[in-house]
Amino acid sequence: MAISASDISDRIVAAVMAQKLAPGSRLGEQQLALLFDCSRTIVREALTRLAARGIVTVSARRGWYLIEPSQDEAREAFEARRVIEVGLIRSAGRVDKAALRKLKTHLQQEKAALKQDDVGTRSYLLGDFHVCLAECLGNSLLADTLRDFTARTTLIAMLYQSSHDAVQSCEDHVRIVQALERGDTATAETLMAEHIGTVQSALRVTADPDPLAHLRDALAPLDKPVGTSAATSATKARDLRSAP
Amino acid sequence: MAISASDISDRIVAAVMAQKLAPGSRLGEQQLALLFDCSRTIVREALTRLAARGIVTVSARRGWYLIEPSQDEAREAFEARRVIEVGLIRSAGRVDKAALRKLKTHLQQEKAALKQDDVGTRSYLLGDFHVCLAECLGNSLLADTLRDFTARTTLIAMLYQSSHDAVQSCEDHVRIVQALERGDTATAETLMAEHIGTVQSALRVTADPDPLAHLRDALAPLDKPVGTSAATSATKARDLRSAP
DNA sequence: TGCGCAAATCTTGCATACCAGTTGGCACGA
DNA sequence: TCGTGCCAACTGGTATGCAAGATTTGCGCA
Repeated sequence: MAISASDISDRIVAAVMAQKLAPGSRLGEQQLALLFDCSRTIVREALTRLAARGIVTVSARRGWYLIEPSQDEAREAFEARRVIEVGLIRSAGRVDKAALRKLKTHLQQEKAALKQDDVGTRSYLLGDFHVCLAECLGNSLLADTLRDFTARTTLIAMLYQSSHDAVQSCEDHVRIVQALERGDTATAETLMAEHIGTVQSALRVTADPDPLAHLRDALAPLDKPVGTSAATSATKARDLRSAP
Repeated sequence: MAISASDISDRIVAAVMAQKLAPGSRLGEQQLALLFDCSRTIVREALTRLAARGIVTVSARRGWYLIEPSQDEAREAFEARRVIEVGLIRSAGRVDKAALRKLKTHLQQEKAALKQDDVGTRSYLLGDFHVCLAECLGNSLLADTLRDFTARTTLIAMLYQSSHDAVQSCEDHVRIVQALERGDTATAETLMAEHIGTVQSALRVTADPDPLAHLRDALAPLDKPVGTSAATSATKARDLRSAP
């Protein structure tokens, strides 16, 4: 079976939600075409669709990149999610049995991923919960929108080095489902608003817009350098110093 | 200056919002390429993006068409708009001067279009008000989302022969802006919810899911048939009868 | 040793050629 | 006259080729 454009875009979105692709990652047409064994045409279609969904941007004749939201865009994304998810809960009536079962299954998966310390799956599931919830509340249009926004906030969390705790998120989700189960939508609303607020406030807001911050941080000398490193310790600190 | 894909998609969305393109309209690649004097590649990119935004669909090797939302999709679209717009107003603080001025300018334009009986511009502006409002409330991400959803509900209104009154919509808008101006977000919320509810309930909901309903209605014999019609009056009623 | 320029190399932008499926007309046969 | 099957035209699907812009790298010069 040949690969289709939606396969590729789905895989990219999933990778983003699993934090397997960092913001700013380059997504070369030729590279992806090689990887998925198809022509650039198909890859281009996938990337074009992702661009329309606000997941990637294209810089003319330079390449396709995952978005790197500004602080303002980050604020908008979290506000958008809060508006949609809280509003969706508010406008939802009682959640039916089948939906509750689906949500509970999802929570079980989250817990399993947490136990196994499977970072990729864990991140994906924590984000997908919100999409799943929107579906269960009977609005697939908003569910799709929420998928894009969740991918976006996932990238934001990576970009701003979120210090947010996966275990707590999962617990939040459990409480939200519990509230929904007993028909207490008012509490569910509040919990959801707080949950998103928690995730948002876990962002490390850098005061100075230093474009090298990420690189410097990633390449900083380790606390306990291993002796077998290729670089001598003398060269480590100097090369990474910020320009005066 | 050469035409770009975004130009084409923008034009199509604008045409939809102006009710100049009906749901189900065919958008042939070759046709558009000829019209905009560019290659199919560009047109395809535009249509692909619109497909990602849920405005058009493509039927393999048959053609691209504007969506024809089902009743369920219609419900979801209106719910989505209600959730987003009401939630946005709720989460907004005081609206600043510049935004209020922009909104008032928009209202003036609406009134002008109403007076001139400019149906296209009128429809466009009535929809664009909501996009404009989201922008003024400081969330361009939701504004973009809302543009797509508004285009969608516009198509729905056409498809389900909305009997909704443009004058009333404009008055609703005025009242919403007034409430925002005096900082009365609670009232603004309520007004917005009612406004969207009004538009939604103006849809002519056909009880039976008859796929021919639209055609039959559109092709029904006129109340005052003109004598120059090609068909004799004897053939008119029979051919359009529903199958037993 | 540092700087600037230029060529080489990548990368996307766009058009086009060709392929395959769908449709609707037309001719032929019952 | 009606039904059926074939054919041709049309439509999007995909790959590819070429052009042009951006970046990088290496070299020469001060």
